[in-house]
Amino acid sequence: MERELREKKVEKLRELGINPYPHKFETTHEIHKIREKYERDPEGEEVVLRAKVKRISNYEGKKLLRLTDESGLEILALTEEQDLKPGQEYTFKGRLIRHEGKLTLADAVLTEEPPDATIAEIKKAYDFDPKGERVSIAGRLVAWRPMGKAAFGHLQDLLGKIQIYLRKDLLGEERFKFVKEFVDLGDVVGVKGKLFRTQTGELTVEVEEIELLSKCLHPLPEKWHGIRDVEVRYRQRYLDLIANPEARKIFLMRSRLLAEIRRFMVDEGFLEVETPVLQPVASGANARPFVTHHNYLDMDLYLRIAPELYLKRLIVGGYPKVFEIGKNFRNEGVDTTHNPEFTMMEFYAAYWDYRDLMKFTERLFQHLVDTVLEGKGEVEFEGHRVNLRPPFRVVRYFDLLEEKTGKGKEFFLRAPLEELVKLATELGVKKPEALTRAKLIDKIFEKVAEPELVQPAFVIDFPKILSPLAKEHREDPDLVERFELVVGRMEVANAYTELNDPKEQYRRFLEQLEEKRAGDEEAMEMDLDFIRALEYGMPPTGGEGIGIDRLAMLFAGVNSIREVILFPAMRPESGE
RNA sequence: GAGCCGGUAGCUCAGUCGGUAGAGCAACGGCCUUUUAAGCCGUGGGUCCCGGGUUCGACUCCCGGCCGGCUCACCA
Repeated sequence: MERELREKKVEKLRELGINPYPHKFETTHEIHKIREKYERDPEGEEVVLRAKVKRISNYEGKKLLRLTDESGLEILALTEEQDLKPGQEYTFKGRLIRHEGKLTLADAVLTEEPPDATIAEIKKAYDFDPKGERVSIAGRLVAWRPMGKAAFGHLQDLLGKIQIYLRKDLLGEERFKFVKEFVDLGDVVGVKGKLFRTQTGELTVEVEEIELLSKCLHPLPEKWHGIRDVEVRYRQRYLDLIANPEARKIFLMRSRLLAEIRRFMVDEGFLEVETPVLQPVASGANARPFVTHHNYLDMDLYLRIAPELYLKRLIVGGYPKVFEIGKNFRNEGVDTTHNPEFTMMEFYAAYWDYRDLMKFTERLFQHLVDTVLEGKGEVEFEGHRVNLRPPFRVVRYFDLLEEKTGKGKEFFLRAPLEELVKLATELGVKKPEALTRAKLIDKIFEKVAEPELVQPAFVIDFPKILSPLAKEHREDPDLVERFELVVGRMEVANAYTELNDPKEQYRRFLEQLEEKRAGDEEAMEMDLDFIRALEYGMPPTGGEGIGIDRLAMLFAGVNSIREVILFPAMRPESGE
């Protein structure tokens, strides 16, 4: 087995007095920094180019071509043209971009137009001569092409990949042999040498010194297909990150998303705070909690289902604008849009109402589009082009319900329960007779309205019975001043003008207890200390929660929450 | 929790009608000093997810289980 062979190499290195896991390697550059220094982004410049096709391979449903000129210089091309043959010359028209660091003619099509560029000219304009600069870099060896007395490979770090070139005469007999004998694909290595460009024009380190930094005892996943098995990708995310550039990209984007949200909030004068994850009362949302136990205090605690009630205590305490980004835990099903622990941002602003929150949310989205998506406001989500650029559609909850069912607010709030059950049954809601009125309305809404909400939409003015923490609507006592932002059929944000009347809040909690008795396991719990806090006076306040995982799904254009959570919840592996 | 689909070499995948398993990459040996899905010659590698059953014989058919994916239910 490969593993034993590699373990033997480690032992042998130790016998030779070489540490296979050294403590330190001094680097001068991250790999992408070198590329940035000697490569310019062609930004999609259109060119017409005549060149010979050297090789054709398949890439994500398209053809990836290596194009070459007489001198051997190369660039890549991505095309959907079918009848190309290696060795033939063609004239292509396309947009110049960088694809994994290499100059690439994207969307290349065959054309009759006269060429307006040569590979040499393009290279000269965008790929610069590094003039033998000395660098010291480290990374994982992800490709290895030994050729007798020389060898090529690629070193990869988080953001970049660079070719290395080893020559026996330059490296010396002994060290060349060492590499051949002890360095394997997958190892982490450090190299020192001079930068140059090969005949094809690829930026390359001509290696003068090479050091093994960490041995990889397992063979790497296959270089062309990466790792496809989703189970392995989630359980061994490190392999996914090593082998699949797409996965690296998604989590870099998520990290950027979080950073930009924080930046925006702080720039808007919000204070980042942390409230308890372990809570004696699980409230602030409709969900079943995880229970844990504190040994010293000898008491059960809940993992929070929401930070809401604590954040509002801070508004009472005099912090006018607070936000918290953190994990919530809900003891419920696992599927493509639900993970038992998930990341939320909640924020509260004194003297705001839900209208202010809507405007603010639009500005936040605009900021995220400008930064994370670099101005590209459209994303592909579940086969739809979703435009994340504000302003967003605004639609009233009961207007949407009426449009879809023909029944108005009066029906839903005051018709005999049997009639709602009947409607719910017609719409295919399961076990409607077991549901309370509030749950029935909620289900019917989800059934008829949410499937329509692909483009971003604020659904506003929810029924009061669905919103125990929201303030009564100033124009209609049946409603509350609340909105949900729905995008791609997912609830992405939920916000309201906060209820700050302690007596009213107490009554609403009692109603929740009533709901709980009626069989709704997710109804909220009474939090008496929160009531006491409100009794000291909470200013009029707007509060909002944004689901970060779902936002990341949208921005990444993936339809599974597990694609945007590094280590999603999984059952343990059997047999381990 | 229910239904459907899947689990074969380190990875990506074939495997016909039930006759004890193949390819590419990776690995190993050899050749090769500008290659890049390098190339050429050769070699090794399997708990066919696990446990039963049917059968002369099971990767294949049947039953049970484990893990995963999708759909539904629940939820954000």
